[in-house]
Amino acid sequence: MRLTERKMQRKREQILQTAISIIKSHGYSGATMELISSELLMTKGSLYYYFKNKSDLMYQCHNFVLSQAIKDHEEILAKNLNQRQTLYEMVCLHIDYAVEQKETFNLIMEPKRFFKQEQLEPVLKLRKTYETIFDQTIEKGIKAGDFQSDDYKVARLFILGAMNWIQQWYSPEGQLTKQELKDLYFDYIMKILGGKE
Amino acid sequence: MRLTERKMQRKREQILQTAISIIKSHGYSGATMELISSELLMTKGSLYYYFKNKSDLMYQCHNFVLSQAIKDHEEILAKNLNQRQTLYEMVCLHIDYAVEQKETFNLIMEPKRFFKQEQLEPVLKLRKTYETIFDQTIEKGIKAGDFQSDDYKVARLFILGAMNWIQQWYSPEGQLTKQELKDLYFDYIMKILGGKE
DNA sequence: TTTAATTTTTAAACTTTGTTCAAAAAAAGG
DNA sequence: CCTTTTTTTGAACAAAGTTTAAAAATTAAA
Repeated sequence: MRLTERKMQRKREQILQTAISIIKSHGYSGATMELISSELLMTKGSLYYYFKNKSDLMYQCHNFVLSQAIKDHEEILAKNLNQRQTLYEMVCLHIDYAVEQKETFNLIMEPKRFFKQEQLEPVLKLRKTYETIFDQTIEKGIKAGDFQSDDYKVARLFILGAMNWIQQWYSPEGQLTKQELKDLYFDYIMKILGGKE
Repeated sequence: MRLTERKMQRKREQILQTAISIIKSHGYSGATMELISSELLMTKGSLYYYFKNKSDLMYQCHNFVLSQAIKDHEEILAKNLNQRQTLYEMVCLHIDYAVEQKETFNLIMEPKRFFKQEQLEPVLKLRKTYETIFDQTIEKGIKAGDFQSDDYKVARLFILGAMNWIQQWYSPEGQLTKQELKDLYFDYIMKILGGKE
């Protein structure tokens, strides 16, 4: 009886992984239920046994990636570096996600209209968690004298926005390597947060 | 013979305006051909007489708003203010567009997949024009000693990204007035561009 | 003004994609 | 081996974009 539940769970994750990879390769609108299911050697109708609808499946993908990102950030925090170093690693990690998982990491285009209420709430909550990790690091840094800022929450919005936008223009084939990008962006962030050089 | 062409043009603009307003009120995916046409007291089939397809119509909306924004920026340039003042007005204008015209101003979610090649190219060109206006102002400011920056094009990407992201979170009902938002953001921008206080 | 040509609109059919559902197939339990 | 439960299927349906042949409206010509 408990086994069934676990099996269900595993199947869900398997579908999720496939969906994520298809969103990655075919983009959001190219990821049809048909395509996802055929990749898993099933018919599209079957997907509805595991997920309520497409919006639910997409939400779970977003949720999965965002949760993973939060875990990764927590690993950084666990290293107990100074706040400047911590923030640097967080910035690098965020940029990695924004570039590598861009379709699922930031599901932006009118999320309020796209997600149904029951999905929107947990998404916003998860985002809040994510943002809070940044806020706390910045706040600690201010207390430790590493950074200085009034209105640091607006500064955080500014900074995250700048980083999220990267996915709109960055191409690995371009002039800028990812490492250069990270370092330049971190420099700007330090200027905003008044960090000493 | 020339009159017909002009009439066509007027009709196209009329449809465009209606489409823009419906995208504004119903969001991108809520703006169905049916809804747009019924607002104009015609059937959806008729829209295809004026626009090749929905993607074309959406592209024209984006184009229209973006072109208007460019004109507005050019008016600012024509005032011949110093570069710091110019940039301040440009930032204010950009934020206004990002907040008021958010659906059509930044049509972001996978534009490369959404627009067909023949539309993508002019969009990218128009965006380039828009970005160039910022670049030129920054460049002039550097020469005039108002700003300082190596890699100012990356700085511009950072700055525009931060501003574009505003549409994802800003609400007029929130704590921050639009004016406070503009001033805070301009402060951050000045820090990035090493502008003197 | 009547007729012919052209432009514009329509309504219906068709396509694609998401969704539902009853029935079949497969798996699990006794 | 039979019964029950779980899973999958395939067909039907719904919504939205798109096409098209024909009708309606407009314009031009005689």
